[in-house]
Amino acid sequence: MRRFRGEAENKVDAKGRVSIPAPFRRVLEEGDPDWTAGLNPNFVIVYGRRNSKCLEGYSLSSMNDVDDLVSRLPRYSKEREILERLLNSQSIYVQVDENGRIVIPPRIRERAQITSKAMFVGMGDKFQIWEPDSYRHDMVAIDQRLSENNFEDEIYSLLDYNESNSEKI
Amino acid sequence: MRRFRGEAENKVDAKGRVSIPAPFRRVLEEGDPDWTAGLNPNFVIVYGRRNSKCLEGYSLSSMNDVDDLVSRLPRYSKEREILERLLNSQSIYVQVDENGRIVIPPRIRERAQITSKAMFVGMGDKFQIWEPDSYRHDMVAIDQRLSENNFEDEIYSLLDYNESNSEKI
DNA sequence: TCATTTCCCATGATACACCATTAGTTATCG
DNA sequence: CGATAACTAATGGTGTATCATGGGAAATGA
Repeated sequence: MRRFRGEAENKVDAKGRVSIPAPFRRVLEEGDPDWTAGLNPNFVIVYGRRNSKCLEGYSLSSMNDVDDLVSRLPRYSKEREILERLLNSQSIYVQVDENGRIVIPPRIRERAQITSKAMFVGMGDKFQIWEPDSYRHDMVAIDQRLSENNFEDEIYSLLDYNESNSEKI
Repeated sequence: MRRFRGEAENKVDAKGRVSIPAPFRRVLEEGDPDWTAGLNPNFVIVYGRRNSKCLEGYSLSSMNDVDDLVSRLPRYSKEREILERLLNSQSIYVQVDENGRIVIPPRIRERAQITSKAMFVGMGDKFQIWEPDSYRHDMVAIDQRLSENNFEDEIYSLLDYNESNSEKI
């Protein structure tokens, strides 16, 4: 399964329309079971994450994967109910139009404080939509963490460590 | 699995096109699950490493290996989130064209300060793309380190150490 | 009705597919 | 065995499809 990769900063017009970056569309198409050549893919935007100011886009198939994970939690457990709430009530089904654009409703745009520009960020099985400056701040924070006492080397070496010691989580 | 070996300095034209060295293409083909004779391989370029000024090319299968390693880190851990960000947002899916070339987008070329030439450097399961002068500087720096109090011998002796002590290197 | 949303068409820039050339290497054949 | 043909690799150039974006007409709905 292809992954969402890369960054793209696109304009949001007065009607709330934004182009989905073409490479992301390819991934969405692949993840939409109903999609065939000539059609436009549909997908899901989740806006429920509280501690990061961005929206998250899931292809239909990867949204299914997440739903499956949730359904493995005990029925009626507090955790499951909250996740169900965040993932289901705080999300919308989105249709890509003929020109590769979507419309983000005002209420949801406000969530991420998106006004005139949107930064699309690949995250593998999902992508994020940020207000560009917020994203850059977030990225600077990551850079700073990485530059602190060889944190980058440390992080990369975690890979080797885990390679030999743990199973897949 | 065949490995990326050797160096090659190729021209980058005004449109950002560069030839992938033919031997590297052979490795990329082998690492692309969808590739068959007659087709051109696809792969991934990662530009997220902070403390080295080069781009890194991964075959699809070795990129998968890296993704798998990351997914063994605890979900939502700081380390994992940072790695996911670096590996996914700071990377692009690349398609080799009929003539064995790729296009490196301007933004990414700037990362490595590549203008008119690119140095391809084999690194086993991945390869690096350098601005040729930067690469030569890096190589000189390595030579100097190696000449300091038998560092070279020390380094090679690490191999013996690991051979006897760990399972996987 | 008036505002908002949805659909359709237009456009400039860019990216991509396609064709051409050169040089070096290997293969073929008289 | 030497000459030439066939191939592959790297590189240059060109036309066309695609992408991101803007604007307006039709449809919707409060």
